Amino acid sequence: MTVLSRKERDRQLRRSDILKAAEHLFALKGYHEATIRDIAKEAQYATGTVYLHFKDKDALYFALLEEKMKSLQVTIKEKIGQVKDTRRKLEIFVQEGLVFFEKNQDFFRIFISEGNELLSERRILKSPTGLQMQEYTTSLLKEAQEQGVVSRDFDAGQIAEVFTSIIKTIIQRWLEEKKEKNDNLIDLSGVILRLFLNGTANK
Amino acid sequence: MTVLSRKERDRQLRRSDILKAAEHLFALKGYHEATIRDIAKEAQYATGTVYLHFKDKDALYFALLEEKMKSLQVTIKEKIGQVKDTRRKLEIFVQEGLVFFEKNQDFFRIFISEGNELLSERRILKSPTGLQMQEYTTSLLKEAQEQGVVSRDFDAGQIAEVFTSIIKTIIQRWLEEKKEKNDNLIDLSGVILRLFLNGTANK
DNA sequence: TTTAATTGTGAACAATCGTTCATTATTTAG
DNA sequence: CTAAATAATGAACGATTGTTCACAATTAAA
Repeated sequence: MTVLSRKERDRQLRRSDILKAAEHLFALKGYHEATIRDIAKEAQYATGTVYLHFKDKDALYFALLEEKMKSLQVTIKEKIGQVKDTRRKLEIFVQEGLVFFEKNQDFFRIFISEGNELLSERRILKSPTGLQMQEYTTSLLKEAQEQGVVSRDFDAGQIAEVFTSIIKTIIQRWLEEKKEKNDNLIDLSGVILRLFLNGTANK
Repeated sequence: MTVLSRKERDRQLRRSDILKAAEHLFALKGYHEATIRDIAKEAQYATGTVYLHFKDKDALYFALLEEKMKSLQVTIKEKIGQVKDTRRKLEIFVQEGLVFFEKNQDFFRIFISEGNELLSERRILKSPTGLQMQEYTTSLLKEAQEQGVVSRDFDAGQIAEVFTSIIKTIIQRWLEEKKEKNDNLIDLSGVILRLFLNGTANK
């Protein structure tokens, strides 16, 4: 039993080596220009070893996407669950997003290129967790509308997408200018909340 | 003279045939999955003919990007130039953007996938016109800050990116839900301006 | 009409990629 | 320690791509 468990543990270790290398290379070069050979080499395995853990390149990409998204989702839902105030919930949403992406900058690059670029036939199957997050954000904003924090004039789904796109934009800009300034990303949560809450407030 | 001019005119016609096919296929499949063979076939030429007009695939892609961006830029600058009121300028900025992308939906898909996806080494040379547009938007917002329309608390460049990202997000959502609803895109300019101007107003 | 120049064509080339699989190395069981 | 099972390897395969170029067709010049 303890033997089998070590085997399985080793296996997960190799799997996560490969995922880590994939994250780095997909972020650096994009899906198409990152090759399985690259990824295997960076993870210090032979090409074929990748296929012992993932069915094909797509499966590797989606596994990466799903696992990271899941971890973001779990964190956010957990922290928000401990709180009642709607405005505070939105605050936590932003802050936890910033903290997560400051720690996962490679993944952020993959994350923002999702939804765009590859609307090609292949990528019709969107990330399930990504869709869940979108629904969750929408539900948060519906709640905010009921509480009078956000105006009912807006479509909740529409506002949800604007909300996340503001967050993404601010992060992206921070990443590009990080060299010059050395602010913490978390310090930008105030700007984001002000922009969004004033923008969506009742007139 | 008249002969040479007809020759040149024919040549431009073929060039724009190819650009049109490229626009369609890059939008549909993305840069990597759209092949020169595809593009040539859709434009009803042989593969090699594409190379009589464009040095390589990259040059074709950038020519497309530059020509469309240029036309958007010219339209916007011209319309805004006829006006003094700052708030009205921002209104025109949004409205002309919506009109342009409603007419150029294929190009919009290419446009939004720029900046993201392909940060790979290859695409370090961003579209010059794209950068000009970014600078122009920033200058508009600096003016808005001087006029007291937008709070001076914000960094103009940061706000400029948020502004365009809100516009992009609203357009993207409209494209996805166009089947069900049949609003005109232009009708959404009010929502965008309200979100942005309230969001960035003085406290 | 005949010849020269230009333009269009698509088969062929070279490079690269995802994926497989025969072989080798390693681990487990007896 | 030996044999069976499992895992890792990387060369090889087939498919696809961007690009070229020898040839054909078309147009211009004489």
